[in-house]
Amino acid sequence: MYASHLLPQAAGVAYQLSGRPSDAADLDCMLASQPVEKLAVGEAVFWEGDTASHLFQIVEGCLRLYRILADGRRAIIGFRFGGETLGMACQNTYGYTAETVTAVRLRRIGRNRIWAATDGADLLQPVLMARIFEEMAAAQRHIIVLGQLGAEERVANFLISFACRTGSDRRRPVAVELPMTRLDIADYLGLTIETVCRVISKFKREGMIAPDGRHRIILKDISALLHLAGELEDGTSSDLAGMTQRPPAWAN
Amino acid sequence: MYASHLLPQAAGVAYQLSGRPSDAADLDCMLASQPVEKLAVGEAVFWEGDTASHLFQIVEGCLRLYRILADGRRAIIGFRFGGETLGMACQNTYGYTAETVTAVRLRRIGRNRIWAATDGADLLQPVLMARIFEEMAAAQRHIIVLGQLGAEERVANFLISFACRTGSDRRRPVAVELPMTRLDIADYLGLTIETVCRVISKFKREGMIAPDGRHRIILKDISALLHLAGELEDGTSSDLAGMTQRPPAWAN
DNA sequence: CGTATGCTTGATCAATTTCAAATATCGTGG
DNA sequence: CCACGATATTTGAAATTGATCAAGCATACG
Repeated sequence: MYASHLLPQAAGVAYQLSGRPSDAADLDCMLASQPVEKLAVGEAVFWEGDTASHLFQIVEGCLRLYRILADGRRAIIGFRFGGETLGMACQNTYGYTAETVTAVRLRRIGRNRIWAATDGADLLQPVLMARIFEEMAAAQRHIIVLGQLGAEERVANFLISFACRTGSDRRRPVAVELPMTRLDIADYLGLTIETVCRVISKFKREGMIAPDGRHRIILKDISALLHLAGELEDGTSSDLAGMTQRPPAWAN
Repeated sequence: MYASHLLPQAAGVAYQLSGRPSDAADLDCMLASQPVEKLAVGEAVFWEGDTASHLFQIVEGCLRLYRILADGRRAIIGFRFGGETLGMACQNTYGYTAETVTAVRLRRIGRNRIWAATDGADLLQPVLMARIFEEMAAAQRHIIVLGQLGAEERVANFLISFACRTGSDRRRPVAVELPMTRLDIADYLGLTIETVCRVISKFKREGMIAPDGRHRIILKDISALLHLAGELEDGTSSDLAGMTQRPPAWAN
């Protein structure tokens, strides 16, 4: 469990800026030439308060981002999945600990190299900005979920938004993979584990979802979930909205 | 009450990029040459969903930033005071409505001009980044407050963090100016107005604060408030921490 | 100086947490 | 492949917190 910058910094990496930063204008490009690091379950990528030296791209797996409060409570700020980035929107130090939920493969790149590369190349900057703004928008959605919604609304939101993020192949019925534990979900939604369980059980009883093992839930009535979730997730869930059996409430 | 982009765009402004953007490397500089616009109480600077065309700097006054949910609930995302900026961390459209709490004087500048100017000048970019990252950090603190803290903890946090932000001239006892209504505070903290009142009354009863009119509260026992607020606000409140009568809990 | 609005307080109610067991699932070793 | 133990999840009942409903009170403004 003790680990900060886990894997060796991969001594001599082939990638070179070579004096012409615009060669490396694309973020994915720069990352692609970095070696893939592997982390086991429960290892930390970095700890809250560490100097924010790197930016990470998750190749595969799931991470939880959290802070521990003085009295031991754990607040999960968010989760990150394969294809997503980590460590983008922070200043000098990381504002949270990033820990693996599943085995994770990721690439890292020095933050200084990123910002250095933006000077000449205006190709990179919009990409970075877009991601930072999306993180901001996600944080604001989270604020609304935590500040205004009740337990059932929060869980419905959670299911819907994770269905949108983690692919699910556009199949029907939609299946959501939830690699994290119920306690993770509770700490993310500002509820207790018992409340999360009760809500899931209720949704199941009412035929809205069908849990399949611990880490997979089939969404059987997306329309009802969307209705419960409120009008959040407008943009993100539009593709899911098209999959509803009957038109959602806001379609009038 | 009807108003989106209120004041005339101040037709021909003297300020020119003049082909050498680095001339205008400093954000405050660029803003300083913009005309000051004035808004009355209750007017909107922009509405949620408006195209994010401008960035604003508040010269004086207070704004509330909020979203209205489908069922009419209002979630206040944050407040902005004189000296702070607005409309920085958003992509294509504003993610919230910005409405004046008091009379407000502000300056605006086209977002396209800002980003255009960053291409050549690396003086501007760090300033923008720092502000965006600070917004992000504030959002994450808000997430923790809403997700993990009880009513008293939330109000204590609110008082402490606003004492830090709105000057208070480093005088003792510290006075906090709260231009917003109790309902605003409630919608910001995810509580009801009654709960906010009760908590304030309790703090008063216990001698931790001394309300002075509706919009001013004197913090009499900052140490106790800090203790209640938990270990959040570490960085921001360090200057306040020095003003405590007795050493705070975490000073052991 | 009166009225509208915002604030405060009290009593009751509902939602969520807490405490306490059961039950299910997963990984492992036989 | 199955049994077992550890861990995660689910369920129930009681306690708590905060919301809701309902008045009173204070303040600011015309």
